Amino acid sequence: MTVPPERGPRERMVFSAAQLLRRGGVAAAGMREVAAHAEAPRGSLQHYFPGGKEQLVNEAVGWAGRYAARRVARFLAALPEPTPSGLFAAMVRQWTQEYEAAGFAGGCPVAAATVDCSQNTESTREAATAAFDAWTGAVADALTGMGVPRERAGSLATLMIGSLEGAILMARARRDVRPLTTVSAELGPLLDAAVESRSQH
Amino acid sequence: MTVPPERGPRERMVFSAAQLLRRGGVAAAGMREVAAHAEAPRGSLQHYFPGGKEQLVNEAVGWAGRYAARRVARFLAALPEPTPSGLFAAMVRQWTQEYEAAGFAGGCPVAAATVDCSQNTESTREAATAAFDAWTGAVADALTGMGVPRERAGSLATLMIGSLEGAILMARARRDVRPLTTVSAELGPLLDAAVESRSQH
DNA sequence: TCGCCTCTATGACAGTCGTCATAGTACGGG
DNA sequence: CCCGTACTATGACGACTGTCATAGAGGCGA
Repeated sequence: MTVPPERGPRERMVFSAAQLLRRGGVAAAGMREVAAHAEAPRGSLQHYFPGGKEQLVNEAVGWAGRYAARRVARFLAALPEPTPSGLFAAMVRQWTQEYEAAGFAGGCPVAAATVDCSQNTESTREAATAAFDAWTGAVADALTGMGVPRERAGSLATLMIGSLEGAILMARARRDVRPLTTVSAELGPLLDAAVESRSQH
Repeated sequence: MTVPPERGPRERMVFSAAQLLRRGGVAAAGMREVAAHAEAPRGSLQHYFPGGKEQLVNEAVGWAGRYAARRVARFLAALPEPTPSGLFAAMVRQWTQEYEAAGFAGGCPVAAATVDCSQNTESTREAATAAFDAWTGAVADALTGMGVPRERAGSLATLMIGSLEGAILMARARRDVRPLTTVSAELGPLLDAAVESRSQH
């Protein structure tokens, strides 16, 4: 969410759109501003995104979903011993670290797109569902890999991402990471209790 | 959230602003549109809200916070026997019922204001924190009344509202109430386990 | 050299936004 | 009757927005 890749102008614009989405919603992600933030020529917008702002926002949302799913895999790989609470703590920690290091400027771009467009712009709503699905799918896969029964894993993934999104909102409003640490601490035991310990049978 | 009070035009405009905020964020809550939705004269806007749109949005957010807190008290009073899981289920059910009856048009106005303004407009950010505080305070009070230890009640209230907000986002994106019912079902046992049963000591 | 394709540059258009200035109505007390 | 106060009406202004039309670079193959 922080490192701009050294790719071409098109990817830079998608990335910048996501970043501006995070800050102030779709209204704050103006086309001219996206181009400026990406240090990309304004004239390229209509070339790379003939679908206009709608396409740009949708791609930004899709990118964010894939990014989140990728992060889950990385967190999983970095855990000394994989537990659900450990994974959730890592997901939460990413946000607390950003907020403590760089301030509470940004939220989740998928949430922003959902809030601003889910009623008026069908395609953006679909992009948001796809992003959420990719994210929850990655978390659910990680949970099943830890021994959580398959039907339960999906529910817990929804719970994890839901409470994370809500905590992000409250943390940003209060300029305080405590909502994030709170949900992590409260949810930890519940998550770990869902793994079927083979010693139990 | 659904019944417009028969009050004066000023209150109607605040109410309408909240309702439009719910649908498409602050950008969708234009001044002219608020007046039209409230069936209030456009000329009254600058009279009742000399602080401009910022004031209008802030009052809408404050109204939403007080409304949410009031609802918690009502849910509590309507429970046959008050349990944390029962309260949470009632809070969630309000949203599932709205979505099943009226479609997924609206989200939480406080979330919308947070997403769109928390960086640029300090006063709106403060209004959002106040709304969240009022809401979590009401929930925490209800929990302590059920026998949840005081320091735990605040944390659980944050968890409840956080996961509710996140589930609202996902439900709206997917046009499916399942995220809401899922978090309610998954969180129920955890919540009820937090009441200090006096038979346990 | 020519033609072609990818990409960029720039100005203009129509629309919407929040805000303001100004004038007008309604009404209640003096 | 008159004046002040509360509220409404309306048009205009400037600052945006997303989109488009048009034209210009730059490279690459033939």
